[in-house]
Amino acid sequence: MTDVTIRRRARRESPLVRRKDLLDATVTCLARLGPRGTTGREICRQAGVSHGLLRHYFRNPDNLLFETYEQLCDDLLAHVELAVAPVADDPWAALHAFFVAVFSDDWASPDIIGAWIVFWQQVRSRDDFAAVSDAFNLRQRALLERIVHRLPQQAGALPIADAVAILSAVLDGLWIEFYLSDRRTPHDRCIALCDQAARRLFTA
Amino acid sequence: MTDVTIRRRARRESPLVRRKDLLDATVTCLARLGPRGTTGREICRQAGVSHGLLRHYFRNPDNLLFETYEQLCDDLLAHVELAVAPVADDPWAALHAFFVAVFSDDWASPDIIGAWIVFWQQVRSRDDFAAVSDAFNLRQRALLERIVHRLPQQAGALPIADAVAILSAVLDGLWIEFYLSDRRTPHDRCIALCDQAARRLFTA
DNA sequence: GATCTTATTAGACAGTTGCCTTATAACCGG
DNA sequence: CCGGTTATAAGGCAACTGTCTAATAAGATC
Repeated sequence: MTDVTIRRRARRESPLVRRKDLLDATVTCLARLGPRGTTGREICRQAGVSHGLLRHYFRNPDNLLFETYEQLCDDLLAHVELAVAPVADDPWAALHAFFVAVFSDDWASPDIIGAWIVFWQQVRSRDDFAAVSDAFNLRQRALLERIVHRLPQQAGALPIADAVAILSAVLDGLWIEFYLSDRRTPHDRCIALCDQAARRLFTA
Repeated sequence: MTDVTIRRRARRESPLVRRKDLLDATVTCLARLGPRGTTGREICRQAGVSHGLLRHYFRNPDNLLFETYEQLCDDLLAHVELAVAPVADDPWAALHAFFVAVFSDDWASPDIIGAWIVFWQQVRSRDDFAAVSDAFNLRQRALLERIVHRLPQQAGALPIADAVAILSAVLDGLWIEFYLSDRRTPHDRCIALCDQAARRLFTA
């Protein structure tokens, strides 16, 4: 048991790479250890660097948390927008692509959703987090409405704003449902449920 | 600045009362300070008792957190079941009563939802929390299915299990939506959206 | 290869936490 | 009114945190 772990100095990396390392480690840490366990020192441990380095790239652990949230929102939206773009002409296909993107293995992973839930918590008590959340919601809904707008308008259908609000809720709810029990509600079932919900909501 | 705060000894209370004090303080604490700020000592501070008292009623802070979750689940379900019972004969009215109960001021409050979100986080990494969550989900869905089962069966309607799954997601999603911005999506709008979603999901 | 920049480490510090143990005083039964 | 039960308080302790400072060495520039 000579677990001496000679604390070798980490390779000198470019600032951009190290920053990303720390941001990624934060997500992992949040998901695996929860907000209580996600301390600045623990994040650095996870990233394989000394605890002094955090301060070299971020003002403090809280700021690192915030930037992680910003980046996560940005990346997720970019991912979804990219997935929808090729089929933008066909609204039903676009909706499906949207669902597939949101529930892809890369994004609807326990790690990311776990972090996501922690961030929801922050939105209430912190104005800066709330601003990021609002921007994310706006952009996501704009994308959805842009798609839905191309659907054939049918008499007796729900007002678009309402239908989109409900669909957004379904997406969030299924994220949680998947998170709480990925065996009970795996990705493909989430996608199928979204498709069904969309059919119901946008058809008279 | 003579903020001496003479540490007066708290009134001697019955164990049941004190336990409830601590459980309530935990919810408040979780919502207001988040999981990071919810320490055993802080909960006691909030409850107006010394930090030694926690150990007198609970094994440790973690155990207090767990029992708070159990109680919250139990109380919420009891509240909803009670609200639904009087109109159990009329499934549409029962669904509406369900929604109203879930989005009542008492239960869909920022405090409670805030705590709720924290507990979601725990479900992943902790088996005991997961068990409580499963039991809650089972009981909630059973209640919903019992109601929906009385609806007139229409050809072309969704399979009941699917429709209920979607409706559950809507409920969770709207809880979050309300939590994130109670001005953007107040209680009455949540209820209205639920009603609309139900109509769409359970009618051919 | 020498020198300078700066990414990286490590240590010290005060504050806070959870846990435990001992001391106190409030209420109950006699 | 007194003695015993126990709800309550408070202190000490090790471990951890975030913040800061000083020291080190890896890599770039010339």
